[in-house]
Amino acid sequence: MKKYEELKLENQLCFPLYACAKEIVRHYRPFLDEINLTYTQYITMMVLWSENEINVKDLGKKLYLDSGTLTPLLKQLEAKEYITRTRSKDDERVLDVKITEKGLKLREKASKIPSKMSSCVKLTDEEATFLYSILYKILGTME
Amino acid sequence: MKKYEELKLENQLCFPLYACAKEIVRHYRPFLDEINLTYTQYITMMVLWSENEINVKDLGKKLYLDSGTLTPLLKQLEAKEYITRTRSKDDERVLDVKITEKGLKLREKASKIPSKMSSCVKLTDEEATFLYSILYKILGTME
DNA sequence: TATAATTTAATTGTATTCAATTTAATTTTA
DNA sequence: TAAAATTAAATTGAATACAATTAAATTATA
Repeated sequence: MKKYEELKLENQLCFPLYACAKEIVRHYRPFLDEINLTYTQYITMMVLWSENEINVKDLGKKLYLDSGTLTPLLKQLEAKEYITRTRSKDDERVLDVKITEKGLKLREKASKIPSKMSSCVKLTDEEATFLYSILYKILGTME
Repeated sequence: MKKYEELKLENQLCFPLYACAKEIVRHYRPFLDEINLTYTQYITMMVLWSENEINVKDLGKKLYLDSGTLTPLLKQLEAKEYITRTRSKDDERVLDVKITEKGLKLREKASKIPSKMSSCVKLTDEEATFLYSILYKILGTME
């Protein structure tokens, strides 16, 4: 076998994954700008639109982010009045994040984004399904 | 159809892509620490191990990075003496990046990384091939 | 050829990301 | 129960990333 073949960019799996993720997030930007959210704020709001309330630890597990990323991000969302941050009564270490009325209203505007984005990434249903399952397989086996 | 279904985290394709890329890059870290490179520096060196010489614009196209990211990164690699940065004689706007002897030697150490990483992401050959092709399809259609 | 337009990197500013450490609260255990 | 260990979030510090702007060089065009 040729030497160093595995060190070539075109033989990497991680690189297109990394580039793809970045490119897609970049394509979200103009749509997210319209509702004045960054991508990370957007996926955080997604969780809250589904759950209404969650603590920082569980949120971090869902989003694969730690408190170093989430703390400043949640403070920004609090400043925009989309969420509240309160210490849990049961356990003062835990910070509960709750969605506000204003945060719930934002979903209305955000609801136009997924269809706008899907026109930008063109995959067949089969491809999308396969990609989805394989990505979660990787995430699952990498814990 | 249920309302807001498309806004749920579990119905996103971008999110697992984004999370997967981050997790894999995070898993590279201990291996890259051993040769004192960050992931972005690593993929930059990959290009230079193959090409020996490339200008910033072409490098940016290959890596999907702009000069705002590359300029400081290349200065760091220059400080480590893995590359040289010189203005092109033909066109002073262009900055040529060349690998040094020391940069070439680094490849020896780096050559152990791909096999270490592959044990960390367990996919069948078919899955890997399909994933690879689909990611490049996305990258290609999103220009 | 002089001016306008374009191109290439660099710079600036904001946000992201994570490792490592710190602080405070809670739980375990000796 | 007092001390030790653990846990959760915050903080710190370094690197990443990109949009927008700037500066300098080159090319196009009037």
